[in-house]
Amino acid sequence: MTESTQGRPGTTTAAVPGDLGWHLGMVLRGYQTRFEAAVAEMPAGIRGFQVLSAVVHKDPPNQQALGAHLAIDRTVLTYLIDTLVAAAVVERIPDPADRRARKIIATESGRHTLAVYEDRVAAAEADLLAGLEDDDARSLGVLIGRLAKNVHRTQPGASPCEAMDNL
Amino acid sequence: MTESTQGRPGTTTAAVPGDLGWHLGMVLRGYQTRFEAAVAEMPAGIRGFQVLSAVVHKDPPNQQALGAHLAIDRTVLTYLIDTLVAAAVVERIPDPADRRARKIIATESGRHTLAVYEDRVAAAEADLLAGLEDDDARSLGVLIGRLAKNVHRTQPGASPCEAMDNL
DNA sequence: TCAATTTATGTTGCTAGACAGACTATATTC
DNA sequence: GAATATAGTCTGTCTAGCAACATAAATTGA
Repeated sequence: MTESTQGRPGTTTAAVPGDLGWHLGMVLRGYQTRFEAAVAEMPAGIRGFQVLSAVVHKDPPNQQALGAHLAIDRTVLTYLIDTLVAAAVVERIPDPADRRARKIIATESGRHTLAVYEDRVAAAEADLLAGLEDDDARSLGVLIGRLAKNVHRTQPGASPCEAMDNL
Repeated sequence: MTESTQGRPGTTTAAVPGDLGWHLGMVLRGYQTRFEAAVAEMPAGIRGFQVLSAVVHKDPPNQQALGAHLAIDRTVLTYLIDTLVAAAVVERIPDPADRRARKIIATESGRHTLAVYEDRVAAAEADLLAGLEDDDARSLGVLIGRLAKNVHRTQPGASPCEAMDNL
């Protein structure tokens, strides 16, 4: 990789304000394209995968926590989960302790589905990072993760699941 | 939140496929929130700023190039530029060499406006990165920039996200 | 030169998705 | 037990983006 970006001491900060936004947008776009292709056949696509993944790995106690974690509006989450329930990858089960709430759990089939798509998603992520050296890709992942957790902590709409943040 | 750690002992990279997407989404969300606040009074908001900034710094020869650079659909670009023209920050001038094309140039007022908002945007970006050490923030900027250029090179213009907010 | 094709931009209308607000059911608090 | 808060759902509205069409101008090719 050439040092076309920066490398000279005097110009190490962003040359133009707003570039960070452009960079983020581009990277996200690249990610989205690859991700979309990877989970195209999954019910509800990207978001379906994200919900299923969060359900399995984060085990949120109710829909509100799930929505807060993924920053998905609760009204959106409703029909998103409807789709996943129809595809039999998750179930809504009433919380016995609080009958207002419903817990979303993955079915056996759902766990299997997730495993399949996780491989594809991992490949998509590797493909996105393919242009970087391994070390660089690793540090980028670490730094983005740190930043993301900062944002998630300080951002409104992420209240009730802070316990899940520290993974 | 127990299962996410169990499968891959000693892993150094992202534990769960899909995490990169979550991280990117979070960071973009944080950026967007700050950016939105910073350019709230600017005509056409975030995109208005991005267009104006690209016009001044990239000097694209026509709308198509401008749209491709920002990954904004040309039909969207039309009314986006309409707004900016109405606010007198840019002008459409016909390209004398190709009268189909129009070149977008910033007015004096537009350049001044841009200068004002660039300061705010720079502050917003600094605020987003405030949680990281200076060195880390710098490397993150460099790495994201490299990755973004990779993506931009391999992906001919398509649809944006802003979504940003969405993912 | 003139018709066919391509390119640059603008316009219209459709659709999906996001969000606000109303509504139901349950919990909590005083 | 009345008032208030919370979880989830439903409904309506609004917007962004896209496809499809329109227009004008450049290019190509006979």
